[in-house]
Amino acid sequence: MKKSNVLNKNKEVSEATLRRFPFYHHYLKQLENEGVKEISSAQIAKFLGFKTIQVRKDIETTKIEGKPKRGYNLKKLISAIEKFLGFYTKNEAVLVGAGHLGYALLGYHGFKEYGVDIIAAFDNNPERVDKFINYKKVFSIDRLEEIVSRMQIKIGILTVPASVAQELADRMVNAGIKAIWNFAPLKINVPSDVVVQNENLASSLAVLSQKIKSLN
Amino acid sequence: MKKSNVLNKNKEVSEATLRRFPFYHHYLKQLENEGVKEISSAQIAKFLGFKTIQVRKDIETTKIEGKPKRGYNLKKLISAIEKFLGFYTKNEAVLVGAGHLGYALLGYHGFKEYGVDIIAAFDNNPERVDKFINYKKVFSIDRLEEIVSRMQIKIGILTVPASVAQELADRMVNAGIKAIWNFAPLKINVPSDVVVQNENLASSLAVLSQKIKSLN
DNA sequence: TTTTAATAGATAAAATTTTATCTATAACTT
DNA sequence: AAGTTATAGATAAAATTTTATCTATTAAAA
Repeated sequence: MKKSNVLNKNKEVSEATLRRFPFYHHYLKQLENEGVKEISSAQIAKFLGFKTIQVRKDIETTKIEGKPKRGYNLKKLISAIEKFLGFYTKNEAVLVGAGHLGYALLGYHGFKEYGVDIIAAFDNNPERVDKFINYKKVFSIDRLEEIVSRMQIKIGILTVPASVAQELADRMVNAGIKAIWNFAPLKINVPSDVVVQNENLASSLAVLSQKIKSLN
Repeated sequence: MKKSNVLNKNKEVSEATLRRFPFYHHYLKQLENEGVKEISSAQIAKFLGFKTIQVRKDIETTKIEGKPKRGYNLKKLISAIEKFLGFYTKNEAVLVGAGHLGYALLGYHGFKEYGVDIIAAFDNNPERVDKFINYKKVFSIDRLEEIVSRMQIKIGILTVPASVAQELADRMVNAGIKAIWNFAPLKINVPSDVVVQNENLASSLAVLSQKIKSLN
């Protein structure tokens, strides 16, 4: 399933590991501000509540080296993580569905440093069209194909109701989108050369809700 | 780590499985509207893009039984999932940090059916205080402890900047909160009897961003 | 200078999760 | 009524992820 293809000479990194990197990154940047120069896996683990071995394993994937008794060079570690997370690759994205959640995402600062820059939004609600949200223009959904293909946007963020998610995913794909961040609570079908990342708040809530049950 | 304690006689269900249930649920409800009476794991898998075995294994955890050649009774399956996800347990929650993301979550319909009902929000920004967002009042953060403890709220949704996340988590815990849904990009430290569910949009973006790299 | 402690890195084991295979059975077809 | 097929359920295997243990090395302490 997650087999690396022939082109990937780098060993595939697990999604779980990937998801921990932003936590490391955030903490390390904080330390950098405090003037710290070196950091050990033990300290990171202690602060973030992970196991030291796990932190060490994760760091191993970045291929940077540490020193016994000292740990890792902070700057090197940060830039290794940033490189890994694609901070330096610029990716422009469009957002489809400027409702509550879309609005929140448009206002979210911090995607840009992950290499993703939302340059425009689309919606079918005339009250939203032609307005600006956080300096980003909301276009009519009619212009999706035109703008996406003309600007050669490869990433689409899908924050529409489930009922129209597949339809809009199809339109995105036809316009040339190659990666979809899907917030609708269903799996969308796309060609195999398009990647989809599902983000399901309901799923998270399900997990929380389950955890709560065990408290009673 | 995820060992079941002595009280849990039910076999622990993995988080991955749990996260798939809302997808199943959404699809099954759709089928129910269409008048479908029975559904097989193969059909579910095909529609959602999972493997049939996985779907069957997941359904197995709900302990409901299917019939060879027919599949599962749709209504029974839906209610088993709903019971499992805690749809019938009422949990009241407060949201701390009524910024962009908090605003979006306050406007999100669909938490309620997962048993979680946001009854109030808190913020330190005077411009937001005493306003209503989606019929939910935003209180001054000063009143957090008073209201949470008086109303015996057990769930807190944390949508504040990272810099104040720990502080507010502490305040929540002191006021009696037992479960925190944390949207700040760092791990928060809480006593062992409090559960934390981290939701890190940056992490998701990291995953997407990594997937995109493999496209080039 | 020698000893000690902390820690990275390597290797191995354990746990978990996913996927495959096999078996029995219910319902459909002929 | 007999044969066939789809599918659940059970068992087993494979893959992945996490955790543990061991070894070597660096730097600090004595």
